[in-house]
Amino acid sequence: MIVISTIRDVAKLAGVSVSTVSRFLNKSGYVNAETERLIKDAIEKLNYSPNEVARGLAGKKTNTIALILPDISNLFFSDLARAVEDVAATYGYTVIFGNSDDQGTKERRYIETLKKKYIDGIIFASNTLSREDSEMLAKLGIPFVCLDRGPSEKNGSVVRSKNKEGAVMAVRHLLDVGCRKIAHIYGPQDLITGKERLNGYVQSVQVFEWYTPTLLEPGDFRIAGGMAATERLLERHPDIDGIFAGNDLMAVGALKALQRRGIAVGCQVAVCGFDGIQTTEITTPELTTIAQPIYEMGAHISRLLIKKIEGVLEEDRIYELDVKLIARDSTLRRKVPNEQG
Amino acid sequence: MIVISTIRDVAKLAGVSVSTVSRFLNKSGYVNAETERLIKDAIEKLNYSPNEVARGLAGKKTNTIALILPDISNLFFSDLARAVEDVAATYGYTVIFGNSDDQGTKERRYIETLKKKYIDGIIFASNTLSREDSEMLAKLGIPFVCLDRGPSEKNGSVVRSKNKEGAVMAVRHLLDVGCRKIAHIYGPQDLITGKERLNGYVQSVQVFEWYTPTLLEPGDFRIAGGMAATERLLERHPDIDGIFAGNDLMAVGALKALQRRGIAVGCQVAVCGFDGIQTTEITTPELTTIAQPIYEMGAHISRLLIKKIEGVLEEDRIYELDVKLIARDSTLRRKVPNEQG
DNA sequence: TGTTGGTGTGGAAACGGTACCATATTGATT
DNA sequence: AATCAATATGGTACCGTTTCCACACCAACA
Repeated sequence: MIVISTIRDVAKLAGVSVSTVSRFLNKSGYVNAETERLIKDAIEKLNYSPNEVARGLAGKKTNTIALILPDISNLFFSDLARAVEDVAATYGYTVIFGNSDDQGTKERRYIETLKKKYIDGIIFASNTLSREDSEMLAKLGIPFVCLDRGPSEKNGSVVRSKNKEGAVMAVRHLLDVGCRKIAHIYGPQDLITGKERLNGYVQSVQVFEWYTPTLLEPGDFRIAGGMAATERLLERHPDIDGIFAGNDLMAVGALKALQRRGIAVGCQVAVCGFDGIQTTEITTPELTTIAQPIYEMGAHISRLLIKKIEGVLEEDRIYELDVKLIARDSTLRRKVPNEQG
Repeated sequence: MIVISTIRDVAKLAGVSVSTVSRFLNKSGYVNAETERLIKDAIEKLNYSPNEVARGLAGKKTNTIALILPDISNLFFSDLARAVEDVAATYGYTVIFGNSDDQGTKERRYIETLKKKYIDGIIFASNTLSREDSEMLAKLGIPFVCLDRGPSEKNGSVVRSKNKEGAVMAVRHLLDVGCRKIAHIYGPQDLITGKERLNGYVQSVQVFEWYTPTLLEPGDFRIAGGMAATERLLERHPDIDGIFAGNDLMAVGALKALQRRGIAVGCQVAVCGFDGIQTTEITTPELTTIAQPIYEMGAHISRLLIKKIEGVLEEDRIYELDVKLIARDSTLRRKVPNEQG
C-alpha cells in the first residue's frame, strides 16, 4: 500500500505553514518567490496532489457535472455524451451520467443523489424535468442547462436546434426531388422536437391541394414506431411518394416497412429523416436527413453549464443551432440534379 | 436559498448526540427503539439526508465507480454503459465515465483524477491499461475489473465472451449455408477479441484445401476499415462466397463494399459479423452476427466490481460468457433450411 | 515620527461526517 | 456481593482541505 501525502506533509517538508501551501496551490493570496520554490520542491518530492474530496467538503465545489439523459444506448445521446465529456474534460470537470428513461421519478432520484454529492451542475437532455424540480434546483443554487426544451418556464438556459426550419428544409427538399404527396410521421408532441418538426411540415405543405391531415401519422421516435406508422400510411395513401419522418430512427423504420412491401426507396418513395445520427450512413440506401450538429450541441451545452458554474454567465438564454440538409440516396428521384452527394 | 441541515442539527433537535445519530444512520452499534423514533422524527422534520462528500472524506468511500471506455459514442460501448449504470444505480452507486480513445495517456489522466476523488472502483473497457498502471491501482487499493483482456497479467477480474468459440460458430454457419470459400477480416491483434476470433477462424478453415492465408485481411474494427479490407479481398479472390468479419462494424463495411460492386449480399456472398450491436438489424439485408450478450456483460462486470469493492469477492477470475448465432438475411443462401429467421 | 498600505506568513476554525473510546445502566451469572 | 456481558449514549479526534483573521515587516508618505 502506497502512502498518500497530504498538504500537511508538504507544509512540513517545505518548512512553511499549511495555509501558505494552500495559498500557493490556489494562487490565492501572497506567496514569496523563494517560498514558492520550496513548496514546489516539496510537492515534487512527495508526489503530492490535493485531495478532491476534502476540497469538495471545504469549498463545496467538486469539479463534477452530471448528464441526465433518457438512455445512453440511444445513438443520439451517446454522441451527445461524447461531446459533453470531451468539453468537460478540457475544463477539468468529470462527468457523471444517469439514464432517466424519461421517467420523472428516476430523474428526481438522480437530483437527490447529486445534491448530496455536491455536484457542480447538471445537464438535462431528458425532458421530464418538472417545474417544481427546476425551482428546487434554483433554490439549492445548483446550475443547470437543458437540451431541447421549450421556453415555457424560467428553467436555465436551453440549447436546441432549428427544428421547425429543419422540417421546412426537409419538405422543400422532397418537393425539389419531385415528390407530390408527402406524408409525415411525427414524434411525441410533449417533446419540442416532435412538435416543432410537425409545425414546420404542416406550414410547408398546407398550401398544396394534395395536403390532407390524414397524411400525418404519429410515431414514438423509435424504429418500430416508424415501421408501424408507415404501414398505416401506405394503407390509407398507397400513392404517397415522399415521407418525412420526425427523426432518423423512425425514418429507418419507414425504410424497412417500404422495403418489406417491395417499394423502391428513393425512386418510388423518397424518405427523409431528422437528427443526423451515424446510422443514417449505414442503411441501404443511405438516408437523407436533416442533421443537427449533435456534437456541437453537446459541446455548447457543456460549455454553457461550466460558464454558469464559474459565474461567467448569468442570464439564461435559448440557443438555437443551425441544421443542415444531408441529401443521400433515399431521396434520389428521377429529376436528379448534378449536385452534392 | 434553502438551508441544508446537518447531522448536528438532527442531533440537537432529537436531543441526542451526533454519534447516536450517526450510529442510527449507518445501522452500526446500539440505538434504543425510543431514541430511534426521536431521530427519525427529527430527520423527517429537517428533511435531512447525509452529505456524501463529508462521508467520503471521513470514510474514504464515495459510492461512485468509474467506467473507462474507448468511446461512448461507439454502439457497443454505449450499450455496455447502459448496463453498467443500471446495475450500479441498483446498488446505490453513481457512475463516472471517461473516453480514452484507446490512448494510454488519457487513461492515466483519468486514473489520476479518480484517485484524488476517492472513487471506489474502476471498470476498464478500454484496453490500454498498462502493467504499471494496474500495479499502481493494486498498490493504491483501488479495485478494478477489465473487459476483454487476456489473462496476461494479474490484473483484476476479467469479463469477456467466448470469442474463439464464436468464430468457430460463424465459420460453421457460413459453411452450412453453402459457402465454399470464406475470407476473414480480422481486427487489431493487440485486442484479445481480434486475436481470438482470428484463431477460431483459422482453426476452422485450415483443414480445407481452398484455405490460403491470403483470405485473411486486416481491419480496424470500424466501417471504413471493413470496406477497404473487402475491396482488397475481392481484388485478390473474386470468387469468395463468404466473409466473416471480426466485428459488426467491419461487417457493415463489407456489406457496403459488396453492394457498391453490385454483388448480392446473402445470395452471392454471405456476410457474418460479430458483436450483436443494434445496427445489425438496420442494414439491408439484416446482418447475421455472433451476438455477445453485451448488456449481460456490462451488468456482470459491474456487479463484479461492486462485490470487489464491498469485499464480498476476493480472488480474481476470468468470466467467459456465451455467444449466440443470430442468423439473418446476410447469410441467406441457396440451400435454405426451414429453420429460424 | 506616526500612519498608511502592500507583502508575506501562520494559527485555527470551519466543512459534515465517522469511529474509537469512555462511561453508565441493566440483568444475569458466579 | 462482585463480576460480566449486552445495551445505550456521549465526547472528541480525525479525514484533508480552505479561509478568515491576526500579526509582522518594510517602504513610503505626510
